[in-house]
Amino acid sequence: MSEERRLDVLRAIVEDYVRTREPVGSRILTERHKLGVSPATVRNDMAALEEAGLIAQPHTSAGRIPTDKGYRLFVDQLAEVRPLTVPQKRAIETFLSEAVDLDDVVARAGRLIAQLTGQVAVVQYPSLRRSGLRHLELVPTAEGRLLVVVITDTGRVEQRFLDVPVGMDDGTLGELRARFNAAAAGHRLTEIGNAFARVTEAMPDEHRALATAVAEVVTAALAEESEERIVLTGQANLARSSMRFEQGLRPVLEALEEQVVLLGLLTDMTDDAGVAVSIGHENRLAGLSETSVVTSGYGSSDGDTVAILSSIGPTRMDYPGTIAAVRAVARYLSRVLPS
Amino acid sequence: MSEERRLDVLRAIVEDYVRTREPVGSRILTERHKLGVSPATVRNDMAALEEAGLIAQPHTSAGRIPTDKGYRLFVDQLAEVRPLTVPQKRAIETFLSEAVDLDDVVARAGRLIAQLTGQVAVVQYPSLRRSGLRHLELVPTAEGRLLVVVITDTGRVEQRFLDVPVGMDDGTLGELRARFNAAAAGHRLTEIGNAFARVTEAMPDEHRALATAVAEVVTAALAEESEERIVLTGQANLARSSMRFEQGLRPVLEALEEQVVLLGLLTDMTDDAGVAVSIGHENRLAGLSETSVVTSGYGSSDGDTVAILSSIGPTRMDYPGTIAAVRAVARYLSRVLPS
DNA sequence: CTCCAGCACTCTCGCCATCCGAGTGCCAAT
DNA sequence: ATTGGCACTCGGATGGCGAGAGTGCTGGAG
Repeated sequence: MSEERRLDVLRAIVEDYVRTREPVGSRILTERHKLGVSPATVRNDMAALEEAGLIAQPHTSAGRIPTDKGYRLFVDQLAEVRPLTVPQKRAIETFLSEAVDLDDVVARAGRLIAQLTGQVAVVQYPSLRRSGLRHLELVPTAEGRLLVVVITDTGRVEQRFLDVPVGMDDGTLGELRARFNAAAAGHRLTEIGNAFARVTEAMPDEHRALATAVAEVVTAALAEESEERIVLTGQANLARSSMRFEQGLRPVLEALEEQVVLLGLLTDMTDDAGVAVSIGHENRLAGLSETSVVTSGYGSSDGDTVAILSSIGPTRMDYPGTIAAVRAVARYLSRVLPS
Repeated sequence: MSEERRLDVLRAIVEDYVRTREPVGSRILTERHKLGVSPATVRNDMAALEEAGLIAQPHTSAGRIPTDKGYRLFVDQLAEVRPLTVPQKRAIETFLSEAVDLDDVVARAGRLIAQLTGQVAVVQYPSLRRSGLRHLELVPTAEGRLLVVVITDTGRVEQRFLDVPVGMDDGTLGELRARFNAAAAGHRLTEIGNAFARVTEAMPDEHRALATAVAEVVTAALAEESEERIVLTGQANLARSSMRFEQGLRPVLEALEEQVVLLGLLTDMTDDAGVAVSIGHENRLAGLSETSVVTSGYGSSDGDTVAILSSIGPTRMDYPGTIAAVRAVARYLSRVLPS
């Protein structure tokens, strides 16, 4: 009973099941893959694989399907990387480079992933924490309200309302804006706390309270992980016939709507080195127990990860294809992203 | 055969069908609603209603269900307004007023609608065209790329990348920014074209090309209806058992993903006077032929409509409740919105 | 020791026939 | 105009049956 052939059998089962979406039996297996052995032998291997918890049968007298553990082994050891075709790569590149602004870049990346993988794409906006500050803008709106706008060097814009004492005059505001900008220009967002402190100290007494409030709002806003935005694309793919979930779409859609939790999940599973895969029950979110998540960080050309993008589909997914797509888009995205 | 009772019957059918999601027959009808007549009489009325195309039977020997036309009549003439309870209103108000920025306001409005109606909420960001310009910002990013940021007085921010000749020096950029801002300050976005023209003319020759490019990008960006963003909330509601669509979720999800087309539909159906309803096949989008859309404009306190929000659900929906919810949220939203 | 052919056994799924009940339409009576 | 009665229709549920797919096991061959 060769160990190697047993893994061949597992690979064959995964590939066939992914393709046909039907439990695969020993006969079909020997017919479609040249394993060089008879169905009976395959059955023995299957028994061993089932014993090891890598495959299971939905009911007696049905073929086998891979378990989460089986998929895990497949992804880690058995899957062969299948790089995209050259036309595909070129399509990605041009499609991304046609974007007119950051929103558009993110939207296009999502559409690419959704289309290439036929699944749901999740794209996180470039994270504030890791970007630099480009400009700070203070805009009075209604009486007693101030709009604080932060522009980062990845082109992202963040806004906050702030209640201020009535009677603010435009001159003070202009001065405040000028000083803050001078202090913060070019610094990482995480470092501007000190710079701002110096500014507030230098302000005349009557305006110091306001200055402090602004500084606080800015740093607080930037510290708030929860404000990091994500975009979902291709949810319609969930309704395709190829995606029948045992429990129905409900839990999946609900999980996708909990954007904060979802983002947490993605952040946790992403390591800096390339693409990460989380399979079925490995996902903390109960609603995603029938799905697998493939994520990758992306960032500026220097390799820093500033955000995450991922593809979510049924555990029975085309792992090599999905991984290739996610990696490719992440790579080109990093290249296109402003500095 | 009194005309009035016939409408009572229609109303009863709609209400019962909405509640039970099952075709309703003559017997049940007389039991649950005190119509004061016998099932046989009701049957006669039903025959007439069916003749008029207001109700239909899925198959012989089943009860009747309203047609799109039947719902239309119900909405236009039969539905009684059912205002929200005071606690509900208060909840809306406080929940909206807790928002920290424009993104948050829009997100919260969506969540409110989704929760109150149990359906999908669509909220459009305040439209650029109808707002005023607050600030224009020019930010150099990568070599040869310029980020143009527009801030409106509704707190919305729009961004565009622009390719510029290399070798732009910061001084020129600063001057350009200052002049444009001076020219545009306080104007409606639709009027800044002229103001910008004067600025470009006044620029020294060597920078005029750049100035023109910027002006063009800004006006072009603002003219682009397609860039108007919408936010979807509560898609998980689509998977609830109460939402069985004949054709499945697929077409609905697909329609919701065509955000540009969807927004066009919403814009067309919204008139300035309050809540509008579009039922089933009345929707231009084929994917929404099994759904009804309830929309309302919202805007600043002075009554101008600057954007749209709506709720989308099955044609068999609780029209009075949905209408009340949409109207209430639109109203409070207008009140909370900056200036 | 590995592999394999054969065989008995077990389930699921699809099919068909049947039955039941809800609901209708029509008619004659009030 | 309304109503009670009645024959009729049809969809959906139920249950039995057979076919097919797949398994596990056993005993024999290389």
